[in-house]
Amino acid sequence: MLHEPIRDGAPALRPLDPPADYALVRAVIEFISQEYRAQPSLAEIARALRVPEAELCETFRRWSGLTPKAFLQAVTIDHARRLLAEGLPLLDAAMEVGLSGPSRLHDLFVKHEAVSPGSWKARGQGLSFAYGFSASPFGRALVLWTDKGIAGIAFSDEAHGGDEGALEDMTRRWPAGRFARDDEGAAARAAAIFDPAAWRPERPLRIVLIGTDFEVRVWEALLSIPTGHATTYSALASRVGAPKAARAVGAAVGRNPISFVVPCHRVVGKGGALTGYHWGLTRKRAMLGWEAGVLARA
DNA sequence: ACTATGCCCTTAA
DNA sequence: TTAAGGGCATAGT
Repeated sequence: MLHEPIRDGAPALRPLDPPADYALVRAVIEFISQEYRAQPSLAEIARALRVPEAELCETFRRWSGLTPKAFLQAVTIDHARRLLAEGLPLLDAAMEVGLSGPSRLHDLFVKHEAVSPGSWKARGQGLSFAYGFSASPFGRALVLWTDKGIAGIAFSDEAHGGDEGALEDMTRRWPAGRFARDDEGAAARAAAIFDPAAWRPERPLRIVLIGTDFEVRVWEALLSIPTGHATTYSALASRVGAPKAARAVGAAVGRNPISFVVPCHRVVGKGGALTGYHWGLTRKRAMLGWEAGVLARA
């Protein structure tokens, strides 16, 4: 069974602490990825990471709404294979929500527009961006936007140059743009993006897609994959009318500037394996597991 | 000359 | 039987 009995009458949960919670989640995912041959039990994971087992469970539950076991099951290759074959969401529990209609209620609703080829060719000439940093369920995030909507999301990791690295990753895409910092604006936008309770069809998130024609077509196709579902690079290629261009699609997916909102984490290899992610495979796994939790709570 | 692919083929447990 | 790894066709930047 996928859902474990979840504690009844549990003591009050600590207040949400995304940075600390994600740090532990990330450590667990990394540990599992390395030690999966040994099939470590929950107790063994807790011991290896020197965290009390109860705290491990509580953190996962607070962060994703799932037990660690359910979370980890949701991101195995077997599970991915099955959802690919049947077009199912990542978690059995989500099935009763249905494959159409109601399940869309739990999507992050997005309205997008593409920037004119002129602005694109000018490498951002004439565009002014605001940006800022904020906590997110997947670590410290950089949000970047124009007056038309969100233009980029990046993640700040020690390993990749921290805040500077994240900002550089965005600015180098539009070297001729103007950039001004606004952390408050970023926090407000991050709240709308990363809190499922704030996802409302009547209040869609506005985003701008700045890229080549092919890239924009691929990114638009990504937007039609519902929360908790997944597709493959080759299926995506057929979808944009270039059935043999799986690899080029992979490259285009990899250049998506608005990670998470444009759900490039919902694309896996044909065999169900997580093949790559600009912001690290661990984060991709975390996003897929977290989304399984969003559906399970629906 | 780069890819966040996919397929087919070995080889080693 | 499976996992891992090399070779190669492929298409867009």
